[in-house]
Amino acid sequence: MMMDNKKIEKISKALSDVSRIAILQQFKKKHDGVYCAEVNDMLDLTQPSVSHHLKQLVDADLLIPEKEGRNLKYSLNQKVLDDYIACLNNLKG
Amino acid sequence: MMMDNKKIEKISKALSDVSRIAILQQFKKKHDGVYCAEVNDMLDLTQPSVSHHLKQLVDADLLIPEKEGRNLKYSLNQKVLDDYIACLNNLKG
DNA sequence: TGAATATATTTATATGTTTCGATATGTTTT
DNA sequence: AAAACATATCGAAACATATAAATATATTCA
Repeated sequence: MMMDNKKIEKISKALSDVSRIAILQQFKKKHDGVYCAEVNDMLDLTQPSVSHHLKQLVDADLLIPEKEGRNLKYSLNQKVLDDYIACLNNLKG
Repeated sequence: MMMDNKKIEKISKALSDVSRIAILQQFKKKHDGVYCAEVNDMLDLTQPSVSHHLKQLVDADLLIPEKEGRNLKYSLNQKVLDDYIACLNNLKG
């Protein structure tokens, strides 16, 4: 599913922040989704900052948001991550 | 060769620009290295801008520079790219 | 309906990035 | 040594991003 360079740029930008990388790493363990509040607890940032970071990840399609009542649950978009990885692999000869 | 998050951030940042992505894509064809001048010809940017982009890629260890007389030849650092890809794969469950 | 909770948006500020023109450094050729 | 060439650095303008404080929106619960 060859992405164009603008899309690769956008995903790379989403990945180019230690807070956002840390957010994504949370999904390794919690396999059935991570709640917004969990991310808040985990990072030493104000709530608006966390909201901003989550937005970047959602805008890059790396996270899929899902409303559950008044909470918001995110899950990792494996497909987009795989496509991105495929593009990187494709750089090699 | 697990990289730390700061390193992942740095590589991601290097990848988060369409010009730099285009530079890297040149290596798919020219397998034995790309000259600085070739990159200059390829991009519609001034020489200082191109130099800046190449520096970002070298600083992130994605490109390895090699002097050849008054020319500079770059080659792709496959190992670093592989390690980066491995980190991304590791995000998945 | 009103209070409490969860998340997003707005506004302001600080910091970082991209780009270019000018200039500097280093290398080869004559 | 001087000219020509290749690449890097500097300085500044334009633009983008990160963060926080304050505020807004939405949802649940009493």
